[in-house]
Amino acid sequence: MLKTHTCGELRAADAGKTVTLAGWVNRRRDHGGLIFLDLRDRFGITQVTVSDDAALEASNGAAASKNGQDRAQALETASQVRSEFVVQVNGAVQMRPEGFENPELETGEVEVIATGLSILNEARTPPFVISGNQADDVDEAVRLKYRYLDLRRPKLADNLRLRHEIVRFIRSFLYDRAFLEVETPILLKSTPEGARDFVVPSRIHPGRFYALPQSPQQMKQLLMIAGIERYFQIARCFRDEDLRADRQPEFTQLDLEMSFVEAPDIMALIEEMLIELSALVSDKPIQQVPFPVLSYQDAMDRYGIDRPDLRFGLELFDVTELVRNSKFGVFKNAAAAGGRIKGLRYPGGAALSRKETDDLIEYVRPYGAKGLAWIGITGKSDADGRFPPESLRSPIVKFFSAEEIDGIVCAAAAEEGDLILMVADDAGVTNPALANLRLEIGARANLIDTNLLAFCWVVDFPLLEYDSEEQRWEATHHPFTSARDEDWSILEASPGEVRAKAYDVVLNGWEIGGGSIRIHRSEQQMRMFQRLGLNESEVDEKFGHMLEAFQYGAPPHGGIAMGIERVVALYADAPSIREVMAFPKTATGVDLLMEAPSRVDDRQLAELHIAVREPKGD
RNA sequence: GGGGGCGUGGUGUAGCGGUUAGCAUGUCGGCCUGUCAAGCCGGAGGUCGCGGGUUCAAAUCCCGUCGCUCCCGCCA
Repeated sequence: MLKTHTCGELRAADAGKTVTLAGWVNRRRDHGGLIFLDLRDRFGITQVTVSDDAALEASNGAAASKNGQDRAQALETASQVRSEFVVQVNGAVQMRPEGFENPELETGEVEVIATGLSILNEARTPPFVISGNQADDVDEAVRLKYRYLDLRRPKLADNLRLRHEIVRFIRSFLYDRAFLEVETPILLKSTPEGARDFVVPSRIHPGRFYALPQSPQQMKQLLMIAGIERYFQIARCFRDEDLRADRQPEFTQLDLEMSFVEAPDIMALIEEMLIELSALVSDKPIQQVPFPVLSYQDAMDRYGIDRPDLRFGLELFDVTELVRNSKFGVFKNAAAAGGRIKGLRYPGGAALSRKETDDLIEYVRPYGAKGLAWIGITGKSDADGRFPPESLRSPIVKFFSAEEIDGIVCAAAAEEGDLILMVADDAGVTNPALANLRLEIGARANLIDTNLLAFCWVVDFPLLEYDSEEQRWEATHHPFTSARDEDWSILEASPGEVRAKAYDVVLNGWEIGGGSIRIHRSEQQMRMFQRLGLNESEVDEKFGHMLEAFQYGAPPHGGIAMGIERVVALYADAPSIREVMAFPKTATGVDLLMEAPSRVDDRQLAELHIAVREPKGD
């Protein structure tokens, strides 16, 4: 080894030892005859003191360097050293002089007095400063191009370390419970349902393609049929869809499947794992244990979204019935058209200026909401607890009767100083619009306790959703998800009413995992495919292997998949999953470091029997 | 596929119709024996993402384009 110790381990007890350290120069402080080098490696920072003055060592009683020339040489070298040079230091560990300790450093009680310093490699001036946190503000494109430098920064290195700890914990937790870790293929078959596949051409089979796994879903079910009973994998998954702060084209899942289980068994296992994990890697308390369980319907009604952030209240209210027959056309028409009129309370929002109030509509626009009705409560209630018209500021109160106003205020549980905000539209607009607005208000009014881990389960998802463009029913989760036992009977008659044996686990408003009990009987799976509008030959071509496998004694089974990056990002308080991936892609799916995707040469294409049709204008 | 934001020395930014394009940091040189974002002095470094247009005059206004980013759609 080129080092005897790391840069993070020397303490007062090591004083007097002769050591060799190696690492990167985090910073150099040149005082002329005395130069300090902060030497950094993965484990920490140690101050190296370089001087040609023998008194430095002698003064503390450590063995003086035998050769003063060594120290002079080291000083000369130190003056040439620059940030991020890779150096090796020989020297004596010494207590720092009284009053010169650095409490910011783990190694701050000691320093290494250099008797030898050699440059192992020089470094160009980096495009951004590695030490400190200045680089937090550097354009992410620069950071991604020089990712290997970005990862030297403690913040990013800490994220990788946290990820490692989390994955290590998950593995050991599952090993302890008799799970078998099995690797499944990366080269699979393209399946029609769901996300776009990344596709890989076959050289041996011209015109044929493999697909990269969107998840190992089918493989893990086949492993259950194979009798594995308890399987897991830290699995890389690929989806050729547009990116987001919480979505990358390739990502890692904890993929898990068990036989002879029901939904509560999987949920209990994962809940136990998350509770232990939280204690291990986070200082934040869990808001509620056991985790609250919300039905999908409940979540949509109260939060407008199936992954509610429960760190704060501000639940939505529904006044559809109350205003159905009001004189306010917008509400009346929306109700008549089968829509919902819902809203929420903005605590203290009555103090907002007219412009600020109007600006709130920008937060609901992207979801298709055409407007935002508002009532500010600026005055006091009367003796009966009602708010008379002069206590309200609103462009719409004139359309409502006193009873209707009272009903709205009551539904909103609004008080003096609050602002009531309402959206009237199709439920598919009202809910997401208000869910988004709720988050915005929660942030603005500082209602979100960022020191909480608010887990919850969302269950009873609809099994199917109607795709109006394709004019057919689609699986909400995936086509292998089982309906609840009592709902199988209405699969054909009322597909929209069928609830799935599915469960999502949500943390602070992020969906971190989802799973289900699967169909394990061939005839039920066939019914499901037919319900999805696949004819027999399609089913046979795409999923014949599954149907056949189910006929050889498939056990009841179910499982879950959890997004590792999302989990790590939440524990790391990172705004994007890119911050917890070693080499992420940009929002346009480009690897700025390797410059992928790239063209391949004609010979490669010829071998693959592929001709590229350039998009026009290229 | 659509919408919003951003793009000025290496980095972060100010300027937003006429400036020798300012500041900070980094960087380079000098001085300096106790610093830890070391200090002090001095220097170099940008033509304002790219292309076109408007104008006597463009970093600044307009159009297009590219890149990054957030969001909608999409994400079984």
